Formats: sequence, structure tokens, C-alpha cells
Amino acid sequence: MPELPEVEAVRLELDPVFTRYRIDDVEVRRADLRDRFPRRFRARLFGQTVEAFRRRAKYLLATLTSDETLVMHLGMSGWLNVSPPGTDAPEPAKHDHVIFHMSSGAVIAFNDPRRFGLMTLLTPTRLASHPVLSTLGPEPLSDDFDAAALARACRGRKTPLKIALLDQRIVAGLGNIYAAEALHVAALSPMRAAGTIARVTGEPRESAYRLVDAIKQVLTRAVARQISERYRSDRFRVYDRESEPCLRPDCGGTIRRRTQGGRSTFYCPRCQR
DNA sequence: ATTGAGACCTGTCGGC
DNA sequence: TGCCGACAGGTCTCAA
Repeated sequence: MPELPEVEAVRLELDPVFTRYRIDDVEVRRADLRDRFPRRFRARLFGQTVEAFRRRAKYLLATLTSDETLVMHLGMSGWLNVSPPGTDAPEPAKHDHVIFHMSSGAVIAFNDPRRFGLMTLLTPTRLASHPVLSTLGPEPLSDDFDAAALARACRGRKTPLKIALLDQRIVAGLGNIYAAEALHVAALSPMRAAGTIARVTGEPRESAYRLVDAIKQVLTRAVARQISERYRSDRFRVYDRESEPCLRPDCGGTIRRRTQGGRSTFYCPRCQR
């Protein structure tokens, strides 16, 4: 489920009942998501106040009074479900692995059937030197992410553009759906070599400007729509629309599906070059 | 250095 | 109905 827009929706939903509130209790019902939880996980959270809560790429980062940061990643199937203050907390659902009881009265359940999600605690030092977090590319909706930055990152690369967009070191937050969507908006082929959006000097070509605009547009709209609602394939231009007509006016092409890096890519072979 | 394949884990869906 | 394979919005590791 979760790419940048979904993670941002989760952050927004949690913020009013999570940020600046104390963690009164933590139920750890399974301590093994993608990695085993760190030692003393529960004890290190117990009684801590969430001083700040932000999103970086697809990660959620909660800074605690202790200066440690609770790092959460939703993986493929993860979500954080909120029971608002004043409501009866429901019985734990299947695959509720960690449940936070906040001083706001809210109960927040981390649910993740496939357990590709991640939850850990990092000291400031280890946060700053984290091999993944410290090498993430720019936030796609920030001013740091522009055609020059994208072209520089793609310069000389022969890997297909779609694969490059999924590389979180190039741009952080795109996943399989929005990478395909952005390439369609930009009318760029997913198979094209990533390096072709840059000149040999590393300067952006026109396609790099188009792609950056498309990424920002696709993500901005998805965030605005508060994609936390249920998955509906008709919200997408190409994703999950194999054999259906291309939605670009006057294109007349048909959406195709093929595999790249072991994952499905959807695109229009007619208008995406 | 890049790149591709396989791994992790559970659920769902379509075909027989 | 039941079984089986294919596939799913992510990331990591390992080999070539």
C-alpha cells in the first residue's frame, strides 16, 4: 500500500493524537517485523513523550524525550490504525503487532500482515549514520528535487528509467505505482535508459524537467486526495490498467504491462517514449 | 560498480 | 468446494 502519499496520510492522521503526547503503554505482540526489534524496545518507549513526528521518504520518524528516534516503515502491507480518544479500543486485530496507548487517549495499532515493515529505535548518532536513512535521495516534493538534481543522479546510468525511480537514493518516496504514473504523465518510456534524461555533462535535458514536474504533480495530487481511502485502481492512469485504453487525449494507445526488476510496470507504448 | 534474481511473509484471486 | 500458482503498493542480500 504505502508509498509517499499514503505514508504522509498516516502521518497526518496520527499527528493530532501522537505528537507531544506520552506513550503510556506499548503492547508488543510480535517483535519480529522485517528485523527483530532492538533490545529493551518496550522499556525504551515506555513513558516517553513524542517531541516531533515527521516523515522522510517512506519512513515515519518520532523523536522522543530521550532523544532516541522511533523509526517506522510500513513495508508492503503495513498501516497504523487509530482508535480516537474516547472510543473503546477494539480487540487487537489479526496482524496487530505493536499497539501504542497514548496519553491523548488514542490507541494506535501497527498492523502488517506480511511483516515487511520495520520498527526500530535509533540514537541521534546512529540515526545520522544510518546506512539507508543517511543515503536517501531528495524529498520529491521539496525544492531540493529539481531537474538538475535528477539529471545529475541519472547521468550515465544505463538502468531503465523505471528502475531508477524506484531507487530511493535517486529520489526518495516513489514506489511501483507512482513511478509508473509519473512516467505516463511525462510521456517517457519506463524502458528508456535513465541516463538519457541528462546530457553527457550532467545537465538536464527537456525530459528531465518533464519528469520532475510529473513526479511532483502525481505525488501532490495523491497527497491532496488523502489516499488513505481504499485502494481503487481507477484512480490511476496506467497502474493496474493493462489492456485498457490510454487516457491521454487523442493517444488511442493501449496500456501494456511488463516486468522490470521482478515487478509489474504499466505504460502506454504509443505515447511514452 | 551495476544489475538481476531470489529472499523475506501472508493474503487474495483466478483457473481447473 | 478445494487446491495451486501467480501476484501484491518494499527492501535487502547475494552472485555474476
